[in-house]
Amino acid sequence: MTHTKENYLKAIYHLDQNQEKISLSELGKKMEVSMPTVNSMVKSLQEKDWVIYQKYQPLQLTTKGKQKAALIIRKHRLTEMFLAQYMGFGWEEVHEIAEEIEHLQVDKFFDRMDELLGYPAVDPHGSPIPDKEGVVVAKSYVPLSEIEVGVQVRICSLVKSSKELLLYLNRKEIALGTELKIEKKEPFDKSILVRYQRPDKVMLSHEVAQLLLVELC
Amino acid sequence: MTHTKENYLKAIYHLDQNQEKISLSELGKKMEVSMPTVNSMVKSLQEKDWVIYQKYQPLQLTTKGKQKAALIIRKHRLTEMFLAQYMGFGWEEVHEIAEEIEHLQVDKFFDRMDELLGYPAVDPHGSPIPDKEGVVVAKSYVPLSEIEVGVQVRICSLVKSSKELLLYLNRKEIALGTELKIEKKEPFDKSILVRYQRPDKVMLSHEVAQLLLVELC
DNA sequence: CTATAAAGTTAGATTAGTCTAACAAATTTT
DNA sequence: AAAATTTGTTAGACTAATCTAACTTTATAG
Repeated sequence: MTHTKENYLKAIYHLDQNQEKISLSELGKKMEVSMPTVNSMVKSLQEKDWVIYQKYQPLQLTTKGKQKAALIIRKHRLTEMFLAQYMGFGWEEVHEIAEEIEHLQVDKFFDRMDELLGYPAVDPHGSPIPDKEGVVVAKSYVPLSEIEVGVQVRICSLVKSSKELLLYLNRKEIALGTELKIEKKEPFDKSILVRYQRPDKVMLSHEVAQLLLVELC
Repeated sequence: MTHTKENYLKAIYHLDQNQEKISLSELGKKMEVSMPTVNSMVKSLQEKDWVIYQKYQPLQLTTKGKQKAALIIRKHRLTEMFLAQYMGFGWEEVHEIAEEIEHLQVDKFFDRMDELLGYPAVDPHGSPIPDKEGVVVAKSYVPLSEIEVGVQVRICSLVKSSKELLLYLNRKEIALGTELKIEKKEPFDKSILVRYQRPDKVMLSHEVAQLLLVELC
């Protein structure tokens, strides 16, 4: 198993989460390689029994492939948590560093992180950390955009966390665990007005509200 | 710069510390590759201006190559220190893990380690950590085997630290910083009797005593 | 329902790192 | 100094991951 193949597997896994049908061109875009490269890589992943692929048909992950991918994601998210909790990195910095560290083969290192962190269930963006068997236990949260006026909720996760979003939330002093109350919803642009541990009410766009996953509290 | 080339450079650097003349066959042995592989790799290192090599002549590191190597060793030793100080790994475990981590490209990570550790000068085996410019400031210690009877010394470093040696020292409760007094030297086998923070006197073989680097105290 | 566009495939080349087999040069042994 | 050994070199091949160019299949848009 090479770093490269690990990255393909991870990419396929993430595409798999969002849609069912995975095309080679999408994978190529995600991996930033040409079509012939994807094509030959997919063949070689198939030989390892991580994907199922037939000419001109959509790509599928095998159970084995899903597990393999989940174990890489486990390393990634444990690392992110460690970087945030033990090394003082911000949640907007950890992804990039974890992208490199996730490929280390030395299990001891990740096991120790896990232990030091007290076996965390989620990473600094609220995404679930798969267990050592590659099983993911994900809670189902609701986008903030779907909550009614007057309801009190807690931010638990993010749909996807770009650096830009994370820096924006930093500026607004919104973090995982922040509890907020919907004060008003603007029908025209679907923006919402919320109140939390700050003197003033804050306006959040529909775009942002769709990305914040919350639970009632 | 690939991981592979980094490892060659490191190997050459270490050979360079012990002898002046570096042969391709030695390098091959150290890297566990065949002669033709070494041969072609050396040519490609030469193109990058990290070594000087002429057919049938001994291999030499350039200044640039030495610096490059020292920066990798910096990452290695900083990592070892971090693993020991922050993650609770034993000094016999850190080398193996650091061998993988030293190749990460993300400087932030090493800079943060350095900061958290308070800019350490040595790793958990007493080896000096090169600075960010690749400059090594090494103190010159003396092997314990050369110390006279009655003298009090402090263990500061190891000539080379195999896992076996480190586990042996663990059993004898000898660590960096341990202060000991030479009670007796046996002329026949050059073994020495020492006393330190333990009730009984301890016998150390000449072999071990040669590997322990000390300073007077 | 054909024509164009998009997606996928094949063929062939390249680079990095490795190997074995065969040979050549240098060194050591007798 | 000749023979034997070690060390180094060359040639040629292989795998992984990538590419471009040319072609084919499938999907889409009139």
